[in-house]
Amino acid sequence: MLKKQRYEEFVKYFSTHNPDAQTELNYSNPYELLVAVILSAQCTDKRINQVTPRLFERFPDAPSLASGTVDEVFTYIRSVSYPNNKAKHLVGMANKLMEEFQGKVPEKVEDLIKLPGVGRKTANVISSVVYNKPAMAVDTHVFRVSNRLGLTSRATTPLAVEKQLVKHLPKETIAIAHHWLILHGRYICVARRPKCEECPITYFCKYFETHYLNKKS
DNA sequence: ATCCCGAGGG
DNA sequence: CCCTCTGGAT
Repeated sequence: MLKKQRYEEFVKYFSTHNPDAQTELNYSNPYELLVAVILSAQCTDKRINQVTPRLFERFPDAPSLASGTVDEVFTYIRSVSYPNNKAKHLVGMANKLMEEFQGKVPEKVEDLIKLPGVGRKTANVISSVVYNKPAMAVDTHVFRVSNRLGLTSRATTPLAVEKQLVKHLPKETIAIAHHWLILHGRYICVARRPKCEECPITYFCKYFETHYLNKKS
């Protein structure tokens, strides 16, 4: 199957079966989403959702977080991965929000990426989820699933995957396709032993094609 | 032992 | 490009 067909089948399937896909991180405003996404690096959303309620109660906005100490923030997030780094990032991020962005979460990726703890992936999440822009955040799931499905080929870096997906996906589907790929990767196309037996989209999957149909090639 | 919605620094 | 950060689930 040609790559163009894979994209068409991909969009057709998920726009039909999961037209309302969204993040599983709990949040109620852009500030909370930014904090949650920073925390989510190398950690499950489920665990992030366990620590954010108390964190948001103590630090409900950028001003309160900016005036907090790294040590106190740490006590709220000690059960997530890299709590020392993330506590430092969160306080630094909040301070920069206050100093350069009037305490508001900026809209542009080039501004978001200046914030401590915010890399390209997090910036793209905020850009697409909060501001509904056609940005593709490539995390471990998007990277793996795109390559397996055959939406990307010979993509060895997240940036390469991002560029190919943005180029080939219909513009209005880029933001939601991010969630389609993540949810599929989280529950079906898992890293270690992909559950091809219960996967509904093997009919256009390159990985299934090469690993299950003609194992010779 | 490997993976989870990575980022920063060398 | 590499390495480090480094908790919890499987």
